Amino acid sequence: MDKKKRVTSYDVAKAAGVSQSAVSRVFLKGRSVSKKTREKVLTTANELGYKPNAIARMLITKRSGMVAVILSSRANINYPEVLSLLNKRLAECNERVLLFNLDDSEGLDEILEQIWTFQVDGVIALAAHFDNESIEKFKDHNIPVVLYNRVVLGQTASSVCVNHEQGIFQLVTLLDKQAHKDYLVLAGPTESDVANERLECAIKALSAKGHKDVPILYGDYSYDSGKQAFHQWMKDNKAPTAVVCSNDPMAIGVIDEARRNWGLRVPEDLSVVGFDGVSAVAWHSYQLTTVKQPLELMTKAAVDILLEQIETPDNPAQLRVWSGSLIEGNTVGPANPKT
Amino acid sequence: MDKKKRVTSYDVAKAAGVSQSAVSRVFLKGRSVSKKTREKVLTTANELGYKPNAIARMLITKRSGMVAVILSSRANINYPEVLSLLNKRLAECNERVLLFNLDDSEGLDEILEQIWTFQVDGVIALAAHFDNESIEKFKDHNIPVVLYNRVVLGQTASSVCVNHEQGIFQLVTLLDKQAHKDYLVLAGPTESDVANERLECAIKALSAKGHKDVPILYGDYSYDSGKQAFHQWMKDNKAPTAVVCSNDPMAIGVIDEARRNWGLRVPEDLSVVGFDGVSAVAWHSYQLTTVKQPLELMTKAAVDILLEQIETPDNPAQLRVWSGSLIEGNTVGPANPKT
DNA sequence: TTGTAAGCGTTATCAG
DNA sequence: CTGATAACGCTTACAA
Repeated sequence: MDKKKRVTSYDVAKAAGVSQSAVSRVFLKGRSVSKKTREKVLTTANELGYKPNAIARMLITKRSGMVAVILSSRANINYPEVLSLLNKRLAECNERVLLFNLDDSEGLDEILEQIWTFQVDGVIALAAHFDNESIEKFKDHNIPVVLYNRVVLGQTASSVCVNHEQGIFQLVTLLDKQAHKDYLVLAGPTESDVANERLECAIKALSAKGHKDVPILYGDYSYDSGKQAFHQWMKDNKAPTAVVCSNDPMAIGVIDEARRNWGLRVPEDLSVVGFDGVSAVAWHSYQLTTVKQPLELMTKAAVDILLEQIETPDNPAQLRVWSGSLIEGNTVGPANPKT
Repeated sequence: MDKKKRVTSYDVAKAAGVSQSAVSRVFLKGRSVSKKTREKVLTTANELGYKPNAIARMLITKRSGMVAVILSSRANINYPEVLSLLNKRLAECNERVLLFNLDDSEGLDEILEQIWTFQVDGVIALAAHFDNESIEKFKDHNIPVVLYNRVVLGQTASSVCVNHEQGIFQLVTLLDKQAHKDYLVLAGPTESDVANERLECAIKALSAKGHKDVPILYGDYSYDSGKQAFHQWMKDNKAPTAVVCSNDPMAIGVIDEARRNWGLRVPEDLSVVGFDGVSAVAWHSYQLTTVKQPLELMTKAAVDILLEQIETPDNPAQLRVWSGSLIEGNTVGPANPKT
C-alpha cells in the first residue's frame, strides 16, 4: 500500500466504464460531453483522487502555462511588491511564475537556455543586466517578452515603464523653485540601465533649469552607499544645498549622514529628494520628498501586454509609460547655503 | 521562413546520421557515448540550435525539476531576501522555483491542486495560512514539504526555524537587566502562526523574569500599525518604559510615534526592541535593538533538507532550529518611568 | 455525443 | 557503444 502509483485518465476511464478521451473532455472547457457521463466521470475521478497531469498537457498543447520572470536579487529586494503583484495577476490569468535570478551577466546565457527548454509561454524581465542581444534571442525563439522599467532603443520588445524624465523633472522643478544653486546628484550603479537613465534625466532637468556641470556621485542604491557617498563628498568639498538621489534608500542614507556627521538640518540646511516611493519614505524621521511608481498599474499592464502577445504573437510591440506621482514630504526647503 | 518549428532530437539525429537515442544520450550525464558521435551530435545540435525539451523529459522521468514555493505577499514583502536566497540555492541544485501566492486561506485548496498537477519535486512553504491538514495532503501525494519558520505540532513535515524563544528571551533579559517594570507587548497578526509563537515567547520570557499580566497590543506587522497601536494605548494609559515588538517595522513605528506625539525620548524614556533584523534597523535614526535571523543558513538548510527528502523520501522528517544573533542598537536604556 | 488512434519529444529497456 | 521500440499521460482529429 505504499507504492502509490499516480492515477491517470485511463484509470478513471476504466473505473467509470467510459473511454479515456471522454475523461479528458470532462476536464476541458467547452468540450461536448453529456451530462450523464460528465457526472459519472467526475464522481469516480473524485473517488480515485484524479487530477490531470499538467506536464503531459504541456507536451501536447505546446503551452506550459508558465511565465518566466527574470529578476535580480537587488530588484526583488528593492521592489518586492512587483513580484507579488505580477504573480497575483498572472495567477488570475491561469499562468504560473517560474522564477529566474540574474545577478551578474555571466549566467545570462545559461538562464536563457533554461528558459528555452522550459517552454515558457512568455517572459517578463526586470533584471538590470539584460542586453539587446538577449532580447533578440527570444524573438528568434518566438517567445514574447515584456520589459519592466527598461528602455529599449530598437523597440523590438514591449515594455512598461515609469516616466523617469517627467518624475525627475518634477522633483528638480520643486528644488529650483526654492532657489537652490548648489546641487549634487547621487546616481545608482552604472551597470543598471534604469540607474543610468535616471542619471541622464537628472542632468537634463537640472540643465534645463540652468544648472550645468553638477557634480555626480555614485552609489549602489543602498542606504549605506548613500551615506558613504555623501561622506566622501563632504570630506573634501563644500556642502551642497540640494541632493538629487536616484532612489529612496540612498536619499535616506544622505539624510542620516548629513544630520549625524555634518550638523546639517534637513530641510533647513539641505534639501534631499529620492525616487520610487518605497514605504519607508513615509516614516516620520524622514518624510522624504520623492516620486512614487504606480506599481499596480504597471504590473497589471505588463501581464496584460504579455498575454496579448501570447495570444496574438503578430501584434506589434508596444510601450506604455506612466507618470509617477509626486509625494511631497518634508525634505525640501528654501536654499540656505552654509558659508 | 516564419513558421519556425521547434527542432527536436530527431532532427539532430537525422542531420548527424545517428539514431535519436544517440542524441538523447549525448545530452545526459554519465551515459556511454563514443567521443566521435558525441562531437558529431554536439556540433550539429549547435548548428540547428537544438535544446532538449524539458517538458518531455519531465513526462518520462517523472521529475519536473521544479520546486513550489508558497508564500504570502506579506512574507515576500517583509523578507524579500528569503525568496532570492532560496531561488539561488535551488538554481545551484538544478531546481527551478515555481511561485505560488497564498494570501487568504480561501484559495488554499485551489493552490494545492495546482501544485499537484504541476508534478513539482517538492514544496517549500512560507505562508502563514497553512494548516496541518494541507501538510497531510502533501504526504498523501508523496511530495516532500519543508516548512520555513513554521512550527508543527505533529512534526510530520520537516522544518527550518529561527529560535524565537531564545531570541526573545535575550531581548527581554536585556530589558530586565535595565530594571524595567512597565512593559507592553506589541504582537503581530493573530492569523499568523509565527506571530502567535512570538507573542507566547514574549509572555513566557517576561513571566520568567517576574513580569506577569503584561498588556498586549496587536498590529499587522506594518510600520503604521505599530504607530497606531502605540497611539491608541497612550490615549488611555500611562506610558510603559519598555515595548517588546514582534517585528522591526512595528518597533520603528512605535519609536516614531513615541518621539513625535508623546514627547518620549528613545532610549532615555522608552526602550523598544524588535525582531528579525531587517536592514532598516541599522539606519541611524533608529538603531533598533533586535535579533537577526540567519537567513542564509536557514534558506540553505531548507533547500538541503528538501533535496534530501526528494532523493530519499523514506528518510524521517527533521527540524532544524537556529539561534538568532542579538543586534545591540541604541533603543534600550535604563528604566526611567515618567510619572 | 462518443470511442479509436495518432501524436507531443523525451528517456528507458534491451538486443545487437 | 549503438539503434529499435516501448513507455510517459495527455489532447485532438476523425469516424462512428
